[in-house]
Amino acid sequence: MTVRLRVAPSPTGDPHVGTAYMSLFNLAFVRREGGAFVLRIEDTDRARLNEGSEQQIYDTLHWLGLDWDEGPDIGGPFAPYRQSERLETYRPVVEALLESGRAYHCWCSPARLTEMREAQQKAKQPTGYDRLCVGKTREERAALPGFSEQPVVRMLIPDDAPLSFADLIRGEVNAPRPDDQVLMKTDGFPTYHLANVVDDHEMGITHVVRGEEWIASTPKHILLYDWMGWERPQFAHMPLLRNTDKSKISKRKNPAARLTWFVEQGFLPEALRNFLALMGYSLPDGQEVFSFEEMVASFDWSRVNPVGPVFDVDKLRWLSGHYIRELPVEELASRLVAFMGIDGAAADVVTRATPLVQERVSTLLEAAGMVGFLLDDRFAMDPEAAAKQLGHDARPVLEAARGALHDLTSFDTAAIEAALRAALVDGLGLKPKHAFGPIRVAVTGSTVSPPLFESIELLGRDRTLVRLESALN
RNA sequence: GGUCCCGUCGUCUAGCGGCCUAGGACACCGCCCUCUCAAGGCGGCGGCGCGGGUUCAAAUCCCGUCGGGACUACCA
Repeated sequence: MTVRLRVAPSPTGDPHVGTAYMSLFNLAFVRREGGAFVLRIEDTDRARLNEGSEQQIYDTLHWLGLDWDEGPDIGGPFAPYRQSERLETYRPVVEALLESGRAYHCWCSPARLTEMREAQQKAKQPTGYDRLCVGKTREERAALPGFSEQPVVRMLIPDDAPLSFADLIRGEVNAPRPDDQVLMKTDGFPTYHLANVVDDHEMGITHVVRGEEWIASTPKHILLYDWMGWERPQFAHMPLLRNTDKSKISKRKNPAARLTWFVEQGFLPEALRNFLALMGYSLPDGQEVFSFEEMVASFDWSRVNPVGPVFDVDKLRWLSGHYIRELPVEELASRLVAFMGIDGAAADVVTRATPLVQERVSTLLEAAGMVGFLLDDRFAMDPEAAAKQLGHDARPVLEAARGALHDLTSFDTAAIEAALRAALVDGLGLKPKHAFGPIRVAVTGSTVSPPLFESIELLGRDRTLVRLESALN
């Protein structure tokens, strides 16, 4: 039987890093087994729906190279892949469940439910629906307080509901006894639990790979499969990515929870993909830098660590730097130019400067910052650097440099270095460190820059002299 | 509060009864290289939460305890 897996994000805002994490592991297994990977949009929460979010999901996942075989944007044999377009699929299931007495209507108002829950919490009782509506007709229920016109449909959880299941990562897992879960909301939309199970079945999903946060609701899902006489999929509950304080990674506490953040920061997608794979997973030979193909080649659920890993941006940064250094320089240059959104002469000079920054940066954002001085509209004098290096002591140094560069016949790196060394180190008797510090700040605006002589060559004589001049004033 | 999941250096991890005086990576510290910053090389710091068992032998198995996390919505 061919394997079919899916990832099912909700378009409720910036795409979440967890979506990419789940996609990666889904895909690793699919590619190893030779099946299909489905992207399904779970847009049943109409209140939290976010315009543009769906497109961002496509963009960021593609950016990461995590591509799907079927989805709302490309179609497939089980279209539509957007739950809001599948409402007719869920209704008959609800009817059947109502018919067989597995589900019931509930007219309790949100206010009553809240009140009930608060009372339970206050009394330190487990929270859960008290089944006031069970076995009652609409008329009988209407006579009681806390009635609302439009009912929801709830599951009637039996006492002997199965609470344990086999998990590919964790082995035999126990889960809490479920509450009478709402399946159909008053707005006619299904809840996650219903839609998810129905769609997974309809779409022939064989393995449900999702976050650990779903363990508690798995018994509800199993019940639905069993009630409908559908074959259960296999489950794999991945560990949750964590903030530094060990809580579930969140956009509020952690910028890295937003997938677009990595794009903005100029991380290389291959680095993020590798890093995400390292979260809870390791190759048998202990190798830490590896491609997706290498991950696929040896992929095994038993190698997934159930412990929730803390998302350590420092290590990602290192990996990103590593991948930057491994890139062919022309490739890095074109990515950098695209990242900076430049073309023409600016793109040319940045391309020529790329070899100078390749081993000095770990993200495209850093690279952009380091070559920015070559573009007049991005050049900026760092006030702290100026205060440190361009004081009165610097005047003779700057003047000597200006003189040395002014009449150079060939303005290339070797000649520039020779002239500057002759004028400053030999001429003024300065140590190289002290000689070149002020020049660097004057020319690049910063105490940190690509190698100085190469930088000056790229900047060109005229602009170099202008900057030395303005540093003197 | 209840239920469930989890517990090896600061972080990511290897380890699945003897190969462990616990290995690697990131971070950090020191040295070398050096026009700054990096990169690179070398070295260092640092961990099996705790307590009982089982066993000739436990990071590895069992129990307890403590700790962390998730869930406990007409959100997903």
